Amino acid sequence: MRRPAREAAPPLETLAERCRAAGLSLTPQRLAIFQALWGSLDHPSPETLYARVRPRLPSISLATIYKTLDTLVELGMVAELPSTGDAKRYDAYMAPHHHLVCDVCNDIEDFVDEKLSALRAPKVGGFTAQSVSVSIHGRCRRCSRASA
Amino acid sequence: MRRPAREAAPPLETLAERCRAAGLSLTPQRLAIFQALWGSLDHPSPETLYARVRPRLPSISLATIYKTLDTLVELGMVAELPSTGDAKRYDAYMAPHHHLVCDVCNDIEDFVDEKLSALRAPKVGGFTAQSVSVSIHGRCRRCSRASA
DNA sequence: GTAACTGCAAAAACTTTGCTGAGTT
DNA sequence: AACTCAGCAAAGTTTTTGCAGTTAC
Repeated sequence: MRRPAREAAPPLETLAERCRAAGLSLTPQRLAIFQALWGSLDHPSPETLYARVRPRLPSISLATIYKTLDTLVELGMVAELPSTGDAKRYDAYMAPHHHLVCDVCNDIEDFVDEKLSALRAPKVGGFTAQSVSVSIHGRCRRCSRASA
Repeated sequence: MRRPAREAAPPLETLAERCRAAGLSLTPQRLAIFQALWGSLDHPSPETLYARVRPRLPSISLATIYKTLDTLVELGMVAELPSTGDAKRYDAYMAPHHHLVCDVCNDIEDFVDEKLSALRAPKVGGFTAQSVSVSIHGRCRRCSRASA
């Protein structure tokens, strides 16, 4: 099951709490970037996020996007995804879930599956496992159609 | 089970065949880079690979490392791994397997597990699944020890 | 009012490209 | 001899950093 768009309001109270706890201000930029990321289903790069936030905050700079993403990662509100292309990719959806990765256009979609979520990390000597993440590679709907 | 170091000789005949089939020369650089990657268990970045190949080919350039990695990926001899961090990461081990990712030092180790390899992609509307890859995140032996 | 933050510009890090002489077949 | 290739240097991207004025609390 794909994650439904905006299944819930973004956890803004959590963001506010964590900022406060860390002695950080809750600036309009942080708010806007977090909300834009929460509202995106495609796990945007910093550049893409910049484009999406600009209409709301026209004077924002790309450097702020980068710094803010680092901050949000440190606050545990956002995750950097492993990816192959040229730019970093981010996800604001922190509940356990997996990913559908399109090998053609590099799009990444969230994906929830109970069986996969039930996977436990096998024991491996020396390595301390914390989480298991599954990526399903293939072609997204659009690229499947395009190549047919 | 971790992949044993150098469990087999690097598939050099395959490399030679594929080069020939594609009309490419089997140059000393391509050979050295492929062998260095095969012999590495840590999925090095281009820069790291550069350092490892230099003793053997002191005049090689970083640009050649990049170009050759692209070529090897096109030949299907090497894969670019999804990763966080600043540089690309490569793997010469093409048999199906999974990865142990250290969230502290970003090291990536190969990992073979029959149960995980038996995983089949669940059906998802529109998405054409091709393969399933599992990453186990946590702390590698060294970083586990360091933080204890 | 104080500490933290943004935006700018410059720099650093990473990767790609164009060219020329050298190597492969 | 024809074609491909490596190495160099320059350019292109992506990301980080330092600083001065501004904003959040």
